[in-house]
Amino acid sequence: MTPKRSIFVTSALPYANGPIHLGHMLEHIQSDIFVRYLRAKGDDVIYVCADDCHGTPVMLKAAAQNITPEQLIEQVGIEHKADFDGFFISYDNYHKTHCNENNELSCDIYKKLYDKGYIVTKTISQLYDPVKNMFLPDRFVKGTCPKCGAADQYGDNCEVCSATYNPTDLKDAYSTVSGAKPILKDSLHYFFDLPKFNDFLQSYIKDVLPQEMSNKLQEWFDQGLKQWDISRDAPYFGFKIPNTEDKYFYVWLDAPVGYFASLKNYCAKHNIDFDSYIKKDSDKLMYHFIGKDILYFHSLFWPATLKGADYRLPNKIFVHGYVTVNGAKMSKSKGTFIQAKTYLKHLKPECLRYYFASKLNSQAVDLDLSLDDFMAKVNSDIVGKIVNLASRTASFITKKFDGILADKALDDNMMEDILSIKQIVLDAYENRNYQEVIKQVLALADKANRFVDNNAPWVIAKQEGQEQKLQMICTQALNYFKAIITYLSPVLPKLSEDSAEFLNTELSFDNLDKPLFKHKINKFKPLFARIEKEQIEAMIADSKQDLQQAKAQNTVQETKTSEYEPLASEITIDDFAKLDLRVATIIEAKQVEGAKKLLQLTLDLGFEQRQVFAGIKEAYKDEQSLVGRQVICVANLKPRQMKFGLSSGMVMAAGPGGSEIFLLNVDSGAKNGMRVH
RNA sequence: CGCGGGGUGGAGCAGCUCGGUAGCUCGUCGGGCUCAUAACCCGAAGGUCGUAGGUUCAAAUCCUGCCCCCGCAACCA
Repeated sequence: MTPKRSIFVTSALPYANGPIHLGHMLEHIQSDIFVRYLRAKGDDVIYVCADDCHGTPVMLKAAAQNITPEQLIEQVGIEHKADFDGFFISYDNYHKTHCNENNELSCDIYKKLYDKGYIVTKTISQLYDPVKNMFLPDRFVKGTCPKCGAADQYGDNCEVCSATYNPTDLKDAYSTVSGAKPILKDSLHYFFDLPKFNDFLQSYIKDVLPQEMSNKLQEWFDQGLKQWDISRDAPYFGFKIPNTEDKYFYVWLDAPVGYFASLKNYCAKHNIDFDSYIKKDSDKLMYHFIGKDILYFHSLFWPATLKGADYRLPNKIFVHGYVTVNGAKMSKSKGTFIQAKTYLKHLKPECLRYYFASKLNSQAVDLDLSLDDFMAKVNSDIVGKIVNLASRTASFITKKFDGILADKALDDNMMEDILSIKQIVLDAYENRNYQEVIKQVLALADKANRFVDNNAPWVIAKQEGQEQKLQMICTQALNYFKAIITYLSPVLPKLSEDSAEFLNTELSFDNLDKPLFKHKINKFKPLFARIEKEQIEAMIADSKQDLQQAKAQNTVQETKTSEYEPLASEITIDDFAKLDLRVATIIEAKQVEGAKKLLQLTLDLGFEQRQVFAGIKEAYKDEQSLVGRQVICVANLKPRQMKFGLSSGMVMAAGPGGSEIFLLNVDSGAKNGMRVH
């Protein structure tokens, strides 16, 4: 055994502005598996995370909901914590960056940087919202792209032509907060003198990052590091910069300090020497798990501020890629933007833990959650191969041997089978190559199932005088099962707990070389349910709904005075092609007796005539005025039997209803039966 | 020529560091078994490893050009 290590592990802090989704879960599952492995192997680990609370978006979101930022982050914090608990993420402490510990630490770091001359001030000119009296971050300015003329583009780049520019270059710029035209205003800003750390960082990143990541960072060095703007003007939700009137720390200055704050909070509760973890020459290890999107914050700004303020530095930064679903970016309209809580409503957390593990290696490549593959893999591996091993042999032990295992296995090589992969598995965990772990363990499961098949206990069970052999076969199979579950315990904590109860023993890496003989086990109960297709479909449907709700909410927030209907979810061109719209002339219009809203129309589509009941009576009191008029008809709508007759199609009109209905016109010249494209 | 990553049988991936008969899971087809949550076991079909060239006795693996996909680009988070 390697000597015990003290390790401080973090996951990136989720922003307190929105819900946790499956993209976040990749990181938290990845780090949790690592931490569970470290603990299982006997290392001393402190594993923390926190909500990242500060910044303009949080401030504005709270304002839109008519609550204080503190209330918002409190509420979001509870939701985030629940999501992580739901996935068995075993944080020792989950804190928030808006806390005293963080304020003190951030100010301390700042003061040290200031005293050493690493802080400089400059007056800069920035877009300002004259209505809301606030400076506008890029993402809150929209306008027309100066290059291609596309409307409604964000302040930093154009999504249509992908040009990059400054927000001041936008034409017809407006503030998305108030709609006002932004003005330019000067303000004094505080900068961290990052270029002074150029040489240090260049060599430092080679130690903490894999090569492809430090290659990626090279572009910043090539361009030349710039001084980093760490201040924001009031109003801003954050910590006030010491010795200033109305300047606040930019959220990314205090966000990573939140790792320390959460640790400090934990140490205080558990009587641990916090300083020993963060002092310059600390012998404790510090590992960060992050996504590749925030690489430069963690490997440039963060180490430089720590170095400048004489704190310890991260030893390793583990970077992962993004989650895609069914081969594409998570999409709200496709229902593949799946929130953690939506997933948990329909599926077990361990399915995702297992699936992610089976595809994770130490490289920062994107990981595709292919839902068909997900279901196949979980069902086949966990249920079909692993749990099945216990399921197919336990009943013999229970029924014929009173739950007692034999005093030895059938084959002498069982322990060799089990232990031969031990070092490989442990090394794979250590290198966060979980893919390899799964591969090794599955090979063992295959071997075990083959063993059962070759020895056919169900045949032996029927033979007189073969009881001992039967018992040994099942004992061996169950010991394979025990080893497999033990190896997977960092990935599947709940299954491992349940299995331990079934086997009536403790599962630990240390017990791997201690087979269960002459041991009483409990009655087998199904340990893991298969994923059914319906569960996945329900989850997708639910995710689409989440989107609509969120969208409705946002619409209300952003345009309070607006009367516009919320935008329907996005469709593809194929979806649109399903609609068959035709030009038609109303050749007859009649009142419908007993109907409040309906008019009976006869339409000429050129190639045929149709009867349509349209709910436009209130808006067109004089129905005869409609006769002879050309309209657009939805021609391939399934005919609907109504109280007053069959309606074969729909006439298109705008407006909310009642007397506010406006039929669509066609320019003159259109012939009946023409399709609208 | 902005930077980084990727392109391997129908799907998802491994192999590439250190060239040497192309591998795994799912799916498909055929067979076996009936202990097990339609699960397990055996066998088969299916790939000129994005593309063009180069190095080599030998290239998925090394080198060069090109094509395609994804991501990133510090006063957004």
